[in-house]
Amino acid sequence: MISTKGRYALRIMLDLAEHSAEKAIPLKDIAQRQEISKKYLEIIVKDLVKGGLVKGVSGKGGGYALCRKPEDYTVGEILFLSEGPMNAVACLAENAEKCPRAEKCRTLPLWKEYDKYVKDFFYSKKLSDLM
Amino acid sequence: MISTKGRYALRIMLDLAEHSAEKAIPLKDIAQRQEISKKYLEIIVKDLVKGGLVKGVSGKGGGYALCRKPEDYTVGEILFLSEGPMNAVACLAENAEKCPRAEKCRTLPLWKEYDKYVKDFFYSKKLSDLM
DNA sequence: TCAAAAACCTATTGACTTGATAGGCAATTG
DNA sequence: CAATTGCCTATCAAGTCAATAGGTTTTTGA
Repeated sequence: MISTKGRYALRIMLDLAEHSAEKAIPLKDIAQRQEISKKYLEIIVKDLVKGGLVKGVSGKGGGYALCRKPEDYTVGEILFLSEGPMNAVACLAENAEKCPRAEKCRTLPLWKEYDKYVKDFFYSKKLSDLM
Repeated sequence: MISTKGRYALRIMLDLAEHSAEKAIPLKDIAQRQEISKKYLEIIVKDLVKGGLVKGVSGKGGGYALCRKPEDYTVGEILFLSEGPMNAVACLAENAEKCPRAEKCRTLPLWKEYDKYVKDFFYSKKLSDLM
C-alpha cells in the first residue's frame, strides 16, 4: 500500500507544476491548497530536495520550485524517492540476506515479475500526464 | 509490500497442490518442507479454510487438502483472502470515509488505474502456473 | 478402547512503521 | 531589521507485523 508520504509527495510536485510561474512557491500555500499540515509537508519535501527533484529558496519571498519541466519527471522517480524502493516482497529488498531457498522457491519468479510490472507502470507515467 | 501472510498462504497452497494424492496433508509436513513454524502456519491456513479454499480434516490421519484442482485457483483469490483487499491507497479502501477532495483530486485516477492493474495481474495467474 | 495425532481456538508480545506534532535555528529579503 | 520562509532534531500515539504460547476438541488406527 502506498503511504501518505508518496501520495503527498506527488501532490506537492503537481501543485508546483500547476502553480509555479518561474518564482518559488512557499510551502504554506501548498499546504493550504492541498489541505495538509505544513509541518508534515516539510518532512516530505525535504526528501524531494535531497533527491534533487525540487529546489528550496530560503528567506522572505522564498519557497520551492521544480528543477525540470513537468514532462521530464516520471511518477516513478517521485514515488520511489519518497517511499523507498517499494519492493514487492521482503526477499527482493536491497539489504535482504540471501534466502537459502531462493533456488528452489516456486514463488520467487512471480514476485520478480510483479516487481518489474509495478515499476514499469510508474516509470511510464509522467508528472505532466496528471495535470 | 506483500507480507508473509500472503506469501506463506501461496506456499501452503502450492505445497498442497504438489503433494496431495487424494489424502489430506498434515500441517506438520508442510511446515517442515517449507521451513516455516507450524504454529504460524496455523494462523494462515485458518483463513484459507474460512474462505473455502482448502478443507481441514481433524483427528489422527487428518490434515489439509485443496477443494479444487490447482488450475481452478487464481493467485489473486489466495493472496487477497490472506492479505485483505490490498488497496493501492487508503482513499480506495472499503471503509474509507468519502474524501471531500475526490472530485478534484489530480492523483485519484492514477491510483484507481494502478489498483486495477495490480488486481488484473494476480487474477490472471493460476496456481498451476507456479508448479 | 484409548492414546496418539491432528486440527482448531484465544491470547499475548516485541519490534517496527506510520502519520503526524512541536519547537527552535538559519537564511534572506522587502 | 523584522518578517518571512526554509531547514533541523526530537518526540509520540496508534497501529501493524511476525510470530510464540498454551490449551481444547476431534478422530483415527494400533
